[in-house]
Amino acid sequence: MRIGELAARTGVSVRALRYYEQQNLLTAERGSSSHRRYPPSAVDRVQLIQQLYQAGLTSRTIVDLLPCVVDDRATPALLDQLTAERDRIGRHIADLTRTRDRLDTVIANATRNMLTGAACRDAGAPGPAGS
Amino acid sequence: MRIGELAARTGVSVRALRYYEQQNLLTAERGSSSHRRYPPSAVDRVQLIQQLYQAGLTSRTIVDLLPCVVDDRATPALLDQLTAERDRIGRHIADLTRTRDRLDTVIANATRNMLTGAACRDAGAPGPAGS
DNA sequence: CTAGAACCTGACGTAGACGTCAGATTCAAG
DNA sequence: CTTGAATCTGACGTCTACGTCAGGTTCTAG
Repeated sequence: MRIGELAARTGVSVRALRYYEQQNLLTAERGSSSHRRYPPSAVDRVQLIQQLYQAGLTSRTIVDLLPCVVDDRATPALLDQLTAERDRIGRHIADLTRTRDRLDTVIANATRNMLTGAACRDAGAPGPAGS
Repeated sequence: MRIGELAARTGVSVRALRYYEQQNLLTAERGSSSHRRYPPSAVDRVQLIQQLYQAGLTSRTIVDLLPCVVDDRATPALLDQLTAERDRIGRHIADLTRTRDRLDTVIANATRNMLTGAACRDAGAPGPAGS
């Protein structure tokens, strides 16, 4: 498929796909013209790249680890790097969970405060109305 | 306390604290000089700000929501915004969990592949040693 | 053949949370 | 009073994953 179709199928922009190629995350064939051609498997690969980006990995790190994730093979050094990233993601999940729980509490309390106490007051102006 | 001490206590840089003030996230008294003075409660506040930054909130959003989180009070609009952020964080947690689980699988498989199959091979050349 | 869509390669712009340097002022200690 | 540490206010630099524009080539439909 061509780059426009890959972009449509994956939901990422054409610009992003070219960027991935520049970062050596994605390769394309050039069949006698300057236009890129991708195999169907490119869809999965792009989605995997996106997933790793969202997990906070940088291009450089993804370049290193992507072959491992695809092949389930790694050198000891790469295995360390994989483990480090997994642990980092684990800590991030823990942090986010604490934050979400805190927001949950705030939402619950604020809702109750609105219902019981100064209900309609707040809706008018965002400025603090005294006491 | 002064800005250097607050930085030391919270682990964030002096520059970051000034930036927070510029973004209206943090206020300081100026006792007859140009130097900032913070109350002890500033430590908690800075840590809360950091927590929200790490959760992916932007300065603008934190400015809106910080009073709610501190006061447990919100207008309906702010309550919507709080809920939206909580949900976004929830989705992020779900995504990260999937990614972490995938990395766990990769780590397990790659470790087994190393131990059972071409163990010391990988360090030298990635070529598979035939079945 | 021709128009328009899709694609190409640079190359500069963007946003966010600071880092860092310059030059001046202020504080704490001796 | 003097000196060094801490702080002050700009203001430009950084890093990353793209967005966007310019100017040109290629593909596809009619």
